Amino acid sequence: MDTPERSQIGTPISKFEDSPVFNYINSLSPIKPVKSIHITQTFNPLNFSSLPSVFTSPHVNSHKESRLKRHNCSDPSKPEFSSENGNKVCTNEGIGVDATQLYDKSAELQDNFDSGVSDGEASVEPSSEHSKFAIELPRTLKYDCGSPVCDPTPCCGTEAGCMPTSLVQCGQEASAKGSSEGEVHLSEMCRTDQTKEGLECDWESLISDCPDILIFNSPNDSEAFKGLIQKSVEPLTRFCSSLMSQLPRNELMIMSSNASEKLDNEVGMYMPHGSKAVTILHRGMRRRCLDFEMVGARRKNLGDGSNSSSSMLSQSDENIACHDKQLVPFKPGGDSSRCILPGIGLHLNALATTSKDYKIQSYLPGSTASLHSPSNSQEPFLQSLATASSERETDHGENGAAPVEDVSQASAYQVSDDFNQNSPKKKRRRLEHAGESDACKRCNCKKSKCLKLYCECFAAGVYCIEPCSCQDCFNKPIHEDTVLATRKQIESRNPLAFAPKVIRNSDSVTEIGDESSKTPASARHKRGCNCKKSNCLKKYCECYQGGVGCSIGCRCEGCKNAFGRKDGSAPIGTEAELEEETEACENSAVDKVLQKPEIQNNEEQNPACALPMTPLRISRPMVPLPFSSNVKLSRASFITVGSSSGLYTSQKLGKPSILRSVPKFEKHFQTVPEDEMPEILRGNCTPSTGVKSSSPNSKRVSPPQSDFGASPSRRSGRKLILQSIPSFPSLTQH
DNA sequence: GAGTTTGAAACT
DNA sequence: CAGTTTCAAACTC
Repeated sequence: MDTPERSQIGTPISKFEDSPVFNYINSLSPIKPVKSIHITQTFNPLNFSSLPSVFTSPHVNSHKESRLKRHNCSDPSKPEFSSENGNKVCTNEGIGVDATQLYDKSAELQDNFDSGVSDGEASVEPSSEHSKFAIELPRTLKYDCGSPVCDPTPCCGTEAGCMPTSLVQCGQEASAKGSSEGEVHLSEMCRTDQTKEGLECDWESLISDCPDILIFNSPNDSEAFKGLIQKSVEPLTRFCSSLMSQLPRNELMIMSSNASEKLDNEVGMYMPHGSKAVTILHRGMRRRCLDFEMVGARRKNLGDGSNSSSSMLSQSDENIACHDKQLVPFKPGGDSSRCILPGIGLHLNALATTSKDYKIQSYLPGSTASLHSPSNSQEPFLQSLATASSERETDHGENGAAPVEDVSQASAYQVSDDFNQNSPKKKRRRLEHAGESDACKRCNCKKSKCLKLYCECFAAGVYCIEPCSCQDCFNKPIHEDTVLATRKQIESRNPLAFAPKVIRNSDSVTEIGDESSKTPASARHKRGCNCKKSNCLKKYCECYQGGVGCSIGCRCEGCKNAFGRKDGSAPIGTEAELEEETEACENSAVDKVLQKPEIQNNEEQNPACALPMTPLRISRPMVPLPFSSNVKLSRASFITVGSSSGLYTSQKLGKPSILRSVPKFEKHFQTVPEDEMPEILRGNCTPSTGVKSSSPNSKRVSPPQSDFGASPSRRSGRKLILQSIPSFPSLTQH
C-alpha cells in the first residue's frame, strides 16, 4: 500500500493529496508541492514499497543498503551529493560525519522533505536543491515508512507530507539560526545512524519547540495541525518501535529526548517498561539491542526540553544530547572527544555524557566500552555511525582470525549471517576461535526458548540470529512482545538481571601510567561468583570468564582466580584491588598471558580510544582474549539496559573507591559535571535503591549499597562512580 | 560429536 | 532465604 501511494506522491497529487495532513499542510503553505515529484520518485521505489523487506530482516536488509550508503557518504570528499548540500547528504549516511555535519544534514533532510513533500510554511527555501537530495531521502525514508506496522496510508502518506513540513521548518530554522547556536531542533528529528531519519518525531514537541517556525493562521489551525499530526503519530510511533526492533545491528538510531519519550509513551506496548524507544546498536552489537532506560531519568530531559543538556540520562538521551547540543558545536575537524558517548553499549542511559570533557573511558566501565573499540567515547560513537563498518573491519582485520566476523559485523551483519558455516556450532566455534567471540555469541538453547537468562543472547539483550542453534527460539523480532514481556518480568524480579555482569573501570586506560589500574582487578563481577569446583580458574566462573578477579562479594570456594583472588577478609576497596592486582601480577605466566589481553582491552576501552582510533588500537582489543569476557561485556553492555542497575550498583560501590583510589578515578570525577549527571545518579535514585533491594543478588550488591547509601556523601560518590564506574572499589570504604 | 561437568538462573 | 531443579555453557574425551 505504502509504496503505491508514495510513488504516486511523486506524481504530485493523486492519493497523497487526499490525506488530511497533506491537505492541511497545503492549505498552510503558500507554496505548492510542485517539487514533491522529486521526492516521490525517490521514495517510491526504495522506501515505501519495500518496507516489509527492509525491516523484515534487520540483519540483512538494511545493512546492505546502509553499508552502501556509508561507503558512499563516508567519504566526505565525495562530492557526489555534496554540491550544495553535499556534505549534508553524506552526513546522513556517513556516520563518520561530524556532528556539525549531522546537524546540517538533518536540516537538509528536512529541507528535502519540504521540497519533496509539501512546502508548507517552510516554503522559504528553494526546493530546487532539494531535488538533488531526493535521491537520498528515499533511503532515509525507507526505514521510516517501510515498517509494516505503520499504516501505510496515514503514516507514509502523511509522513511525507507532514513530517517534512514540520520538521523541515524546525530544522531549517535551527540550521539557519544557528548552526552556531547549539540549539538544535534538528535533534527533534529522528535519525538513524546512517541516513535513516525521520523515523520518529515528536510532533507535539516539534510544534511546541518551533512555534516560531510554524505559523498558524489561528489557534484553531495549530490545534488542527496537532490533531492531524497526532493521528499520524500513532502509527508512526508504532512504526518506529517496530523499526527499532528491526534495525540492523549496526544501525544507530538517535532520537531526541522528546521524541524518544513520545515514542515510549506511544509505543509503550511495544517497548518494555522504562525502555527507551531508542535503540542503539554499535559495532559491538551486531544485533538490535533494546535499550531499557529508567523512565525517570528520561523524564528529566523532557522537562529540559530544549536545552537541558545536563539531564541526559539515558543513552538515547545522551545520544540525543550529543546531537542536540554537542553535535552542533562539533566541528568537523573535530573534537571527537566532545560528544562522547560513554559506553555505548551499556547503559548509555545511565551515563550522561554531555560534557565534552568526559572521556569515554570513565563511562565505559568495562561493560560496553570495552568492546572493541574505541567506540566508547562519543566520538567513537559518531565515528561509529559513520564508519562503523570500516572500523570493525579494521579492528578485526588486525586480529587476523577475526576478520570475517568483523567485517561482516561491521557493515552488514548480514554478511556474518550469510557467512554460514555448515553447522551453527561450527559457526560459533569459528567465530570464537577467530578470537572475536565477543563479536557475537550464539546460543544453543534447547528448552528455555531463549527467553531466559540462560540464553546468552537474551541475557545480552539481543535477538537470536541465524547462527544460533537454539530450538524453539522466541528471542526474535517476530516475538518481540513476548521477549519484552519476559524481559520485563525478569527485570521485575531482578533489576540487575540485564546489567553487565562485569563492571570495569575504564579509567585505567586513561591513566597510562597506571598499569595496575589496567589490570582486571579494577573490574569486578557485579554479583560475584559462586564457584565450588572450578577454583575460579575456568570459564565456569563468571569472574574468570569476565577477566576479572574475584572479590569479597564472591562466594567461591578455593578461589584461585588468576585475575585476583577474593580475599575473604580483605576489604574490597582499592586496597583490595591493589592486592588483587598485585596478585595478578604475581600470577604465573598463565596469568600474565591472560592479563595481557585484559589490559589491552582496557586500553581500548580507554577514552583514548575516543580519539580517532588507529588501526593498531583497534587491533589490540580485537585480539582474542582468553576470556570471552569482552564479548560478553560488550553484549551485556548493550543490553543492559535494564536497569542500569549495573551502573547504579557500581556507582554506589564506586563511592568508596573514590575515596581510596582517588588517584585513579579522580580525573574522571573531576571531569564530570554534576549537571550532566543523570538524575538517577544524582539523587537517591530510587531505581538504584530499588534495584539493590530487589535484586536477588542483593547479597553482593546490597552490602556496598547499604554502606554507601547511609553515607551522606552519597551524591558525590555517585558522581565519581558514574564516571569511573568502579564497582567494587566502593567496598573498600569499609 | 557426544557426554560430562559446572555454576548461574529459576524454581520451590 | 535456603535448598533444589533446570539449564546451557564450558569442558573433556
